[in-house]
Amino acid sequence: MAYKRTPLMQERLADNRERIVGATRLLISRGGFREASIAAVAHEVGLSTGAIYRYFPSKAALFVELLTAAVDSEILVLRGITDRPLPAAVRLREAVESFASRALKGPHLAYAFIVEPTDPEVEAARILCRRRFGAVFEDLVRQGVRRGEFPAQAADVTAACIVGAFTEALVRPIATEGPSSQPADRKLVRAIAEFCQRAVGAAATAAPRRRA
Amino acid sequence: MAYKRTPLMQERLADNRERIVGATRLLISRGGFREASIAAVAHEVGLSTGAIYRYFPSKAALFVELLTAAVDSEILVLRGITDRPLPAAVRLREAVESFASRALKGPHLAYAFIVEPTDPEVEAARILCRRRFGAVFEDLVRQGVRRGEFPAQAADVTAACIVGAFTEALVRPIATEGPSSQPADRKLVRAIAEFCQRAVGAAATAAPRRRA
Amino acid sequence: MAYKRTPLMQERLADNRERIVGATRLLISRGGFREASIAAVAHEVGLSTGAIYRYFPSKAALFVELLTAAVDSEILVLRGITDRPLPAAVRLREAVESFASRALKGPHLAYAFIVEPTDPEVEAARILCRRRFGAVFEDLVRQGVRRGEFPAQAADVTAACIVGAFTEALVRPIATEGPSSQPADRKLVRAIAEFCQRAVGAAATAAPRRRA
Amino acid sequence: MAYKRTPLMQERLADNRERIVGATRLLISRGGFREASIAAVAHEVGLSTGAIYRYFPSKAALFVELLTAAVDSEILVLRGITDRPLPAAVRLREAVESFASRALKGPHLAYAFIVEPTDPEVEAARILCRRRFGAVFEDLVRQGVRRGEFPAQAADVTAACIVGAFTEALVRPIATEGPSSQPADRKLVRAIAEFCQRAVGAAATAAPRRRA
DNA sequence: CATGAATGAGAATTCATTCAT
DNA sequence: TATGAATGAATTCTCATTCAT
Repeated sequence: MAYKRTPLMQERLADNRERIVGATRLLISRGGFREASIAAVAHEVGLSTGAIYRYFPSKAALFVELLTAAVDSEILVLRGITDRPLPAAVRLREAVESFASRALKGPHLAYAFIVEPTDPEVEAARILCRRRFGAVFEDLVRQGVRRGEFPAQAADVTAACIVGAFTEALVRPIATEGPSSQPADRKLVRAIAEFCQRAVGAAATAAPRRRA
Repeated sequence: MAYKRTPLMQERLADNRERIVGATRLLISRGGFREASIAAVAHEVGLSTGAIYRYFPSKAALFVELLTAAVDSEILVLRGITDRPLPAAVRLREAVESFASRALKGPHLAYAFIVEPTDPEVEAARILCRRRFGAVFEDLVRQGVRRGEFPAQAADVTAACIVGAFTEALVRPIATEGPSSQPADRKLVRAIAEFCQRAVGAAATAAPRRRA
Repeated sequence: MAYKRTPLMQERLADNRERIVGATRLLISRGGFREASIAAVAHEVGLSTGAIYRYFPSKAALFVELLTAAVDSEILVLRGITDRPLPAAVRLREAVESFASRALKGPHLAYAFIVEPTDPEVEAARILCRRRFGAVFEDLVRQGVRRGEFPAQAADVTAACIVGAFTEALVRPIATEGPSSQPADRKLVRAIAEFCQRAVGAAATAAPRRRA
Repeated sequence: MAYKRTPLMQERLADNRERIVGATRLLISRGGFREASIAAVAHEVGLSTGAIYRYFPSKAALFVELLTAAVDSEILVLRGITDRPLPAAVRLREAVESFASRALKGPHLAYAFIVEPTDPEVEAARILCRRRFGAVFEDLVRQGVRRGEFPAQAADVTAACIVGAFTEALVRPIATEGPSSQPADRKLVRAIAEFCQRAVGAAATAAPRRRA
């Protein structure tokens, strides 16, 4: 009853927090939001439903955190790609490919990001996340235009379209049954990347067939 | 024999059916699938919940009909545009512009097409709808490629990306409050269309009419 | 609007009344009470639901009438058998066989007579009907006892047991699928009759193997 | 680890499960299946409707369990009687008397065994239960016949008739208001048993103990 | 008289959230 | 802190009954 919080416990708590988020991510990637009830999450982490509420004030808060965390790490990776001193077209292609191939591995999860959640609170977070994704590409497009690599265009719209484009293209295979074959996935990723390159108007630069 | 259906009654019934679909559409466009409970729909049309079931065997059936009807009429319009004897690039731009400007008027509905509904039955219908949309653009892209207007590309992926692109771009403004200004909308539509034209690789051909 | 009731119309009305009861009987015999919704009955007779209420004040009343009518005619037949100047044992056997073979033709209907109806009002009627059935056999048993054909016994209990016995035995085949074969049915009827004969203690009289 | 299930809690849970079944039994015995809505059951045990679903996955499952449990314990008792090394006629009488006197205490429950439930799932269970009851008596009759105690007969039909006979006889008094008097009940039970004995043709053997 | 659209009171079931232990 | 039983509001769907035409 009179516990002192030892570092070990702190860690365990943090662990639980992450494990909860992880379990939620797993469940969503398996069966969408529908499958991620608090009971299911609790069962997955091996805690009680009540315990979940020790770490998150509500289901919505849990979802928001999951969303935010996923997007945070994703954006980190994307920025790592788009900040390098390379032609914008190359960076664009690589960013898209990078995002797409990761997304293909946890299909329903990527799905859930565009999907209408049950809760207005989560909805707000979702929109924010999309904005942040868009921002990465918007920056990139703006750079490309400034440098004359891409033609003049509404960078914000282009960015939104890019995000939408690859999400749609990625979501499609989810509906289709049959486990994704490796080569098919790679083909898809490449096609999406090429689409995006053309879409920003980076016509000439886009052709390096066999990039490492 | 005497009290059979008068034309007036027929009309009222048909009216109700349409009013139910209309109310559902309205509710979805306001708050997504979540807000379109049977009770809410019934209240919106001024009927009892039971009455809804005189017109639709289930909530899922209502949603499916709504989705299908919307896509049916949309596709009719799109085909009307894409079947004309014009350059593929032109038809693409016009198709996208046409779709986009209509979608901007019923924002959340377009939204619903990407959304994960609670009901598997509706989910199936939604996927079908997206496929049908994709098919229109896939045909168009294939034609353009065949005629040498567009470069070689994975037409199915391109089509999916196009659908995703403009949906995403259209959905974005929904989150932003403030009623859409006419000119802003027009600008957005144009930007999306240009994005799509570039995306299929129709670079040179894309500058007709009164381009900025 | 100013109709005079012609004899023809009277007849038509009476017709409808009977057709409604008939349709209800049909539906119940097909699928039990569950299948006999007012809507189903109306559809079966080719009337509107509202019209049913012109002939019966409620669903319960309709069911009660159906029950009563069925039992009325059944009892008439039974009395025709049990009132003849024959040994009680013979009359018993013939009464049971007569009832049983008719019941086997409309299985679910016989079923419904013992079955718990949804409505207390119908329930009351059902109990009354069973009493009336019982009374027929009670009389018969009492006679047999008085004449020394049967041993002394609680005639009311015996009668109830007889009714229960053959109902149970008749209901059993309903559950089992497969359409009833003629010979199997005949065998069943005979076995039930013999059971009842033995049950009243009419041991010696009961053995005329091949009766017409 | 600290707050695991204490024996007390275990007991309370088990209690609840049983209390739910008990409440359901009570409600059914009062007013039949009709009165045993989940809401009524919940109210009776002093729980919320939702809580019921912690113990039973569905209303049908609850009913099935109730039915099965009742029949299980009943059959155990019956087998205990019919397996003893006594003349079949004696065992029959005692089995019937045993069953009947218990049934008279929970009248409507016996009732429920013949009743048509609303739910197909429960219906299936009910039929199974009747079969199992029948089997007990069928065995007994077969034995009696084999040993020459009873005349040749269709043992399955006899068994069904016996089950039906005493159910009907037991159900009858339910309708009649007025609490059952002890002596009246005893008389009824005896009469039913005698009926069954005669019915199997055990005429001579049936007069042991303290017969009137 | 007939029609059948509409009513509206339930019924079963789900699940995020709370709280006594 | 952890537990998980309990809550209770919300949701979909059914159907006997009514009533304007």
